[in-house]
Amino acid sequence: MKAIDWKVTARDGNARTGILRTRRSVIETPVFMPVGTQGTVKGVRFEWLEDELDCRIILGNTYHLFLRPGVDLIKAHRGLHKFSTWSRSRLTDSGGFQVFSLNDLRKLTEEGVQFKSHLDGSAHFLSPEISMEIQASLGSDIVMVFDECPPGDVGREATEKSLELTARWAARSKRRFSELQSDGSDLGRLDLNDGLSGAQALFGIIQGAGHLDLRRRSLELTAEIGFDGYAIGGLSVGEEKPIMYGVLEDLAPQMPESAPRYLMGVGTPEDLIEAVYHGVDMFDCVIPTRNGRTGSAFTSRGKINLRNAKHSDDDGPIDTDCRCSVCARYSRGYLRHLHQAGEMLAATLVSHHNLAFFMETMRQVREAIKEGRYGAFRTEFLAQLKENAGLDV
RNA sequence: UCCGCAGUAGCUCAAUGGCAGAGCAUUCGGCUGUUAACCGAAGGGUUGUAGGUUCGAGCCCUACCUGCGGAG
Repeated sequence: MKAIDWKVTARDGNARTGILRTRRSVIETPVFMPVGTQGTVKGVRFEWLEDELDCRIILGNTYHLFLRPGVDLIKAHRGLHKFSTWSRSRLTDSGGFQVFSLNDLRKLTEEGVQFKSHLDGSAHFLSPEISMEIQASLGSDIVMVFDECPPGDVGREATEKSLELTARWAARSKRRFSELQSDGSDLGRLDLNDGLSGAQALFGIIQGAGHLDLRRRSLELTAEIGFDGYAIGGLSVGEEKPIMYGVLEDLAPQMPESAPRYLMGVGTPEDLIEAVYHGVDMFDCVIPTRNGRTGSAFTSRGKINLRNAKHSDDDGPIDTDCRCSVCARYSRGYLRHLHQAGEMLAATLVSHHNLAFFMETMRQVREAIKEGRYGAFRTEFLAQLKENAGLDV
């Protein structure tokens, strides 16, 4: 029996819609998954994610939760779902990306990564096996393999070595993952009778930076091992946009047709539109929440900076086309005041709006694909942003 | 009225007699599998006023102005 089920429901060129069933929720793809690193989507209540935003899946992070509050505490609370009360799907990142962003705090070997905590400098070790064990304790519904994510500019040779290491780690991840599924370690396990196993799902990660042939090699190695879904890692790590779009155009259509394709850590609204066009189904990104906290808001006419003084006497909403509860009630002027005053509500409200914008954009994306007009939708969406670039929106 | 202390960027304060600075605020920019309610940049000065000493004064001297404290 499978841990997840994913079926294509419509196609338009390389773009597709689908229904992803995990043991905890039904998710329409393409989907944007809000990032909830430390067991919370920063500044946003689960009630709002569930009710108004109709969000079916969020992220969590192995690295952060491992360091704080720690696996023992989460075990004592019988897993992250019970601990946090988020009962819909959760995907956990393996910690690979975080550890590698620590730079001088880490040391890499074949076995794994020795690193120092950014919180207190304490020494820790993370390996494919340990990452799988932690993610089992967290009880997440989709587990990511432990990968190496090098910076985009390391050069071909280093990229090749890295993707091969990632492939070996992927095999080790899967081996340990399989053991954990049958020994009771998975604290999120459910007994289901809807055709799903109730176990965790495991996604592999394709690396290879901007080199198309290395990307294909990484895909080959990863697909050979076999996973429930396939992720594209190592993009939006400082490379130029055309490089990312080039990789997506070439790689996404090559990826297994019958499994969800997940572009990790991306991105801006236009990135999502482009990636869907090439056949990507899942996304996550900190942009809506981080930018929300730092005062910038997304609108159908482009990004605005609520910190700008010109908004101070504006009694209109962030986006006149937006139907979210923030736009229904609060003005740009008031939101700017809250932000300037350092009020935490500013972060909460703008994060909420930004997530609403991303979720609504993806809803429109799905609708356009189903109606066979995604090409036109994409053209119009990007033209709208280009037209308004640099203008007051 | 006398004595003392203080007066430097919008605010709070630095600066051996030797290039007048910081933090906050303001304005603007950035943010892509969150080390991020964060990071960066810019604007902003007749150093209370008027004289004096000195090669050179925010700093030393004199007077005045303003504020605070004390005495009467």
